[in-house]
Amino acid sequence: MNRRSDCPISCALDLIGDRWTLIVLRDLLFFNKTRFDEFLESPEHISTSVLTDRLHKLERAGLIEKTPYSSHRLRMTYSPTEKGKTLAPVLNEIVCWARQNIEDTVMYG
Amino acid sequence: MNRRSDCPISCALDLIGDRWTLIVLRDLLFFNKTRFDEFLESPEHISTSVLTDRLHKLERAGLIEKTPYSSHRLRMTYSPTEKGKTLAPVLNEIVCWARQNIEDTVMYG
DNA sequence: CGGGATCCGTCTTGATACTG
DNA sequence: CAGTATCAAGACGGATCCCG
Repeated sequence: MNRRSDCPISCALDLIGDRWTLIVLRDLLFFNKTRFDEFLESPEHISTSVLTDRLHKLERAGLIEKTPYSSHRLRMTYSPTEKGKTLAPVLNEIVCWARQNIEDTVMYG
Repeated sequence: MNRRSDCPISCALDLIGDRWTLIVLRDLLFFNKTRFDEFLESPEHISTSVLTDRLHKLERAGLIEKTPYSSHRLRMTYSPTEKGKTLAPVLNEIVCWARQNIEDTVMYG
């Protein structure tokens, strides 16, 4: 995805400006989810193809890293990098805003 | 667009989670742009159809309002409502994050 | 003529079925 | 369980059209 301009908002949106990326980061940062199927269980029902794509994108951007676990079968766990954790304040600000400006929102679960 | 869950992040993303909505709000809140053609001039080059769509969406959400100006011809100016202005902290947080985590970003212009 | 809506081809995103 | 392949649906960009 090519950068549209040098504006920080524009650059950030090139990376996180879609309907799913911040949902995945929410699950990583706030709910400590780590495995593929855990992300699939969230109430927004992300599809497998989108989840695969967003995990790759976040990995390439250096916001998350994946490490294999389990001895024989290939299983991955995903976790936020230090850089990924710096997005928490952005998420928090969005939560604050939504709570005050969108009716009937709760943190799910 | 139907709400995917009651999570505030998800709800917010249903409204502002795309590549253009926050660009328009940036122009409204930080650069005080008000007219259709002013938004078109931004370096990200939004197309007229997308701009029309986003302005309608933001108006329906109560984040901006349009008022006619000019005596005879029908011209509109767009301005953020009080509710729209409450998104400024979210934008600021994104700017902070991008400045520290994405290389070579400046506020354009 | 200038503001903005509509149409259409293309590219991107998403849902589902399926595989290692 | 963790993805990939396939195909459908939607978003985008640009041109054009329409109205005041």
